[in-house]
Amino acid sequence: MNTRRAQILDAAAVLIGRQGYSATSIDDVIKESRLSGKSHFYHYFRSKEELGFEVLDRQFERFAERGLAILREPMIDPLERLHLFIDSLVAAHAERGCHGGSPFGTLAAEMADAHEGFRLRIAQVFVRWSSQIQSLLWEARPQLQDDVDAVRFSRFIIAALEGGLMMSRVKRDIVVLEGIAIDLKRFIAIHVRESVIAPHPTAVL
Amino acid sequence: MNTRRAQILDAAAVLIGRQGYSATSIDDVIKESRLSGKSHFYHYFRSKEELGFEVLDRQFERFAERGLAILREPMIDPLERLHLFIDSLVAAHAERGCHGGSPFGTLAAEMADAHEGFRLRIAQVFVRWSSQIQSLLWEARPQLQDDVDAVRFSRFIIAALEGGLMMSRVKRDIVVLEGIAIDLKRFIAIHVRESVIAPHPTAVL
DNA sequence: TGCGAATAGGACCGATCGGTCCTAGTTTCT
DNA sequence: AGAAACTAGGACCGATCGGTCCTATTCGCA
Repeated sequence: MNTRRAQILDAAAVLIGRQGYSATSIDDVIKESRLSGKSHFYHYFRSKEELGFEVLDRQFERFAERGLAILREPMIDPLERLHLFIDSLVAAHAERGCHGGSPFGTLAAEMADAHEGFRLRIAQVFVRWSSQIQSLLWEARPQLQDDVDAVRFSRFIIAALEGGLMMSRVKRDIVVLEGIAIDLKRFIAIHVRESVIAPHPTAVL
Repeated sequence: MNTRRAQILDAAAVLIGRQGYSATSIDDVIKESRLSGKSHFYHYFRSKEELGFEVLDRQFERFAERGLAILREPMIDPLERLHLFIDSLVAAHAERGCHGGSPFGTLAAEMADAHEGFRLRIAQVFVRWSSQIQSLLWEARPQLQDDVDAVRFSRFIIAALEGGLMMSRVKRDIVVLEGIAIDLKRFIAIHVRESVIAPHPTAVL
């Protein structure tokens, strides 16, 4: 909506993603947003907490639009979409030079035990992310074995990716995350019905 | 070695695990360690950074002694040991009431992009953890398929566990981590040779 | 007995933090 | 034209941070 507000949120998102929430001061945000002073900032936000919450909301919105959107692509085979989604996360992390990791995982580690408001919001993020994968799995159920637990399965995918992002960040080596992606695809493959031919790239239409 | 030093390190480990490194002040550590004042603290440590490094070292030593030790148990089948190790992590997290997550993952998320010294030390932690699993896989190689990539495989196990700890912490629900453990064991199982009978609990001797 | 380490406790430092308050000029919309 | 919102910029507040310095007392050990 408001241009200035969005500008502040974007700058704060970058800083929080890079330094964490606590380590990012209001003055940092003001400097990065090229605001005139504190009163200018507090004209748009009531507190640092409010800023943090809105940054988190915005981060997930962006992720839902740009990242999770792949999972909903109607013209691509569901399991192929899942592979593409994983690849897109790897590519994004490589583009960032293995810096920053997942904004949700990073914030979770920092705030989960310190701030209940953030904890609940981050939990919601994972619920929504998980349910997106569950929808995809439901769509792909003809190809999948009957005993697939969609809730557990989707959580496992997210956990492996989040853990992979963290380790790849610590090692500053994209190969780590690429390896996670390979094994994750293997894991997905074992849940595919043997009678069904393994999905091929663009095997639709 | 020194009792007082160890006392400080233990107190700091608890606080850092609960609040993070930056959010834990020297005064917090002093209070928790029942020291008399700052000069008392600085009698044992040159700086907060030195304290942080030693806490991390100590955390890994403890983890190696109490956690990773399971991976080296000579009387138990290797793959069975891996299952026991996973179960022990789940049990430990449940005992903590899903608080704190992994001390390494938490510290990694906080410090990886902010403090190179911590980043390198945490990277070393994962290298050592990973190589412990690799040794186990090497030991279990008669039971495993030939194409198993031990490095990638061990990283995947750690990533899934770290991600699972984080998600379980955010949700405050041990079921999340238990689900990860189930799927992780499945993942391990698919790398076992078909000709070999699936390892049974205490199937040795 | 004596010496150094350990304990005790407080004053103090510069820097930074989130946040408030105040004044004043400039847009923007009705 | 006038009100309301936006921009600008600075002073200031109490609290907290990591860290230094100083003075005493107590303890373990050679």
